[in-house]
Amino acid sequence: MQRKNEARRLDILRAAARAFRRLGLSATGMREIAEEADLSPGNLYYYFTGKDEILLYCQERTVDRLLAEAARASGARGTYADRLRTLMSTHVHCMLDDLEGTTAHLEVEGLPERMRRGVIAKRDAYEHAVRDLVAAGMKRGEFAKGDASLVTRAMLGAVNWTARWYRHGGPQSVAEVADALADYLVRGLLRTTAAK
Amino acid sequence: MQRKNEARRLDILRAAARAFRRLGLSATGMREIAEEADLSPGNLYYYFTGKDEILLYCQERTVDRLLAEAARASGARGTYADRLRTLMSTHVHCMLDDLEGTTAHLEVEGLPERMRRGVIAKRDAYEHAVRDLVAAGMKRGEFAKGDASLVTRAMLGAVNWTARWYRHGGPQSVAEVADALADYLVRGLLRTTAAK
DNA sequence: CTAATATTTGAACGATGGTTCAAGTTTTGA
DNA sequence: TCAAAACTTGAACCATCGTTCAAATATTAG
Repeated sequence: MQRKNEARRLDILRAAARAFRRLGLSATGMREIAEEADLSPGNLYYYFTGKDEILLYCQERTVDRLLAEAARASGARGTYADRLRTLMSTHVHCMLDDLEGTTAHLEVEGLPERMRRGVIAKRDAYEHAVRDLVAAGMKRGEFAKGDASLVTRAMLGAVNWTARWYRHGGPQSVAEVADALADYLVRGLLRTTAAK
Repeated sequence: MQRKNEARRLDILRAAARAFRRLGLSATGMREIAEEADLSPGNLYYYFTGKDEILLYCQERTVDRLLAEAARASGARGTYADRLRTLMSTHVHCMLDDLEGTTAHLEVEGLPERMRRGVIAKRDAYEHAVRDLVAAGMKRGEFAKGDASLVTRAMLGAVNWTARWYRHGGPQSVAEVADALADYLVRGLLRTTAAK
């Protein structure tokens, strides 16, 4: 059955994502992915053409999710501050959540040039969407004027970095981190008059 | 002569750092380091016990530099905002400067457990120093109250991330990026009253 | 039940990358 | 000047990792 095959592929991708998250990209080989997915190494090649394809699908899954969230934020109502806050918070969730969390899109170097292109294009589109929110907020006067591109990269760096230090089971939940972080990042954008 | 040997080791380390920066950690092997340093692969083992040691020294050089800067910031005069700004700006310079810039400390996973410990300890000490500045500024009322630890990680994420996107020869200089970034990051800390 | 098809395996292949080493070359010190 | 020490090399060794493949097993269709 086609359905069965498709489902199995997804299972394997999820297992691979788990392995990548647990062991790191460079330390995760076909053998580790196979073990995490409960099948033999050779069997992986029945479902995928190779490691590159597995990694590619993992990265696209993640970046597609981010892109969808960015599109939602772009079309949403409310202040730019609110929309940016929820987008950044969601970004953190996308990476850290137990079930589907992935940091795959951060390690594009693991892909051969040819496959990289698509992921990078989507990643750029996401960054572009965030920057547009920042720039629009500046133009509208909601945010202080500044280098929207640079600030966007700063924000993305901060949220992506959570993958490096956040540990599940620690004192603070993903939601707490996500909200507090988004709050700080947007606070640096707001037009303000310094307190005495 | 001992002096000569010592100098050669430093030359090799600098060459290795260049190679790491140019090719990325995973794509840089002993053969690449050897070529960049103008000697044969086997000869590297006369100066170092192996790749791990080279990487270890590279990372320690970087993190030692950061630690020294943090110590200076801790002991300096001026507002916490000013001191944090210059520290973050210097951090960016440490990573991106043409001559000695290194992103080695970002890839600790490349080291075996045993060697990792020391680097991680120093990296934590650096983070601790930054957090102390943030916390002190909060306590003094210069900064808004908040989760000093989280904010510190956000700042470090943003500055470390520059290594991923900054390209030499682009429109903006390292100094411009460093200053603008530091400015944004500290602005998010300041006690402010929202503008109407 | 049986043949065709889909799935799975375990061993082996080839390339890559860290490392070793015996043999050379250069430098040093008396 | 000459022997000992310091340095350098290139080839080969070995482990790892992505990958292939022929054979075995499970599933499906008639």
